[in-house]
Amino acid sequence: MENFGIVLKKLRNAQNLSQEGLADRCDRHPSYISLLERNQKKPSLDTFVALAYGLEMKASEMLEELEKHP
Amino acid sequence: MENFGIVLKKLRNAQNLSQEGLADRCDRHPSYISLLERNQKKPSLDTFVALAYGLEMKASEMLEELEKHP
DNA sequence: CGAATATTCACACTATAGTCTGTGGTAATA
DNA sequence: TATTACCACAGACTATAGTGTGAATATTCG
Repeated sequence: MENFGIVLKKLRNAQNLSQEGLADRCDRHPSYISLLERNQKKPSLDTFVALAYGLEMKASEMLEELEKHP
Repeated sequence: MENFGIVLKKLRNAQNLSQEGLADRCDRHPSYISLLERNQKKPSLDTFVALAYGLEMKASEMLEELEKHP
C-alpha cells in the first residue's frame, strides 16, 4: 500500500473536498491528512475505515481501489 | 470494527491454522495475533493487509467480511 | 496585483501498535 | 506420568500512529 497517499488525495479531490473538510468528516486532524497524502504516515484500520466513510464510500470499495493502484 | 478479533479467529480456524502459523505467514509475533483475536489491539492497515494475505484472501474481501459482521 | 484559502512542514507531544520473553493452563496423545 | 501443541496473559520495551500549534509556502480568484 505504498501509493495510499496518492489514492487518498485523488479520491478527496474527486469530491472537491479540502484536507480540512475531510479531516472534519472523519474526525482526524487536518495536518494528519496532509501527512497521510504525502505517505509520511500510514493509517490504522480504524482510521482507514473513517476516511472511507468521510469520502462516502465503503471501506472495502476504497480498499479495492488501492488494490488496483499497485 | 469491534468484532475484528472474532472474525479473524473464525477465518483462521476455517483454515485449520494455529496462531503461530498465521503469525509466521504474515510476519507478525504470535502473541500479537492472540491480542488481536481478543480485541486487545487493533491492527494497522498494513497489518490488516498482511493478515488477509496470510489467510489467502484479498484484503478487500476480508474487509467485506468485517462489514457483514457488525 | 492582493487577499483569502489550501497545503506543507517542523516541532514536541501522547496514545497505541507491535515485539519479545516468560509463565501457566488445558486438552490430546503416548 | 509426561510430552506436545495450542493459547491466555502479564510486563517491559520500541516503533509509529495521531494530536496540536504556528509559521512558511503554494494556489486560487476577485
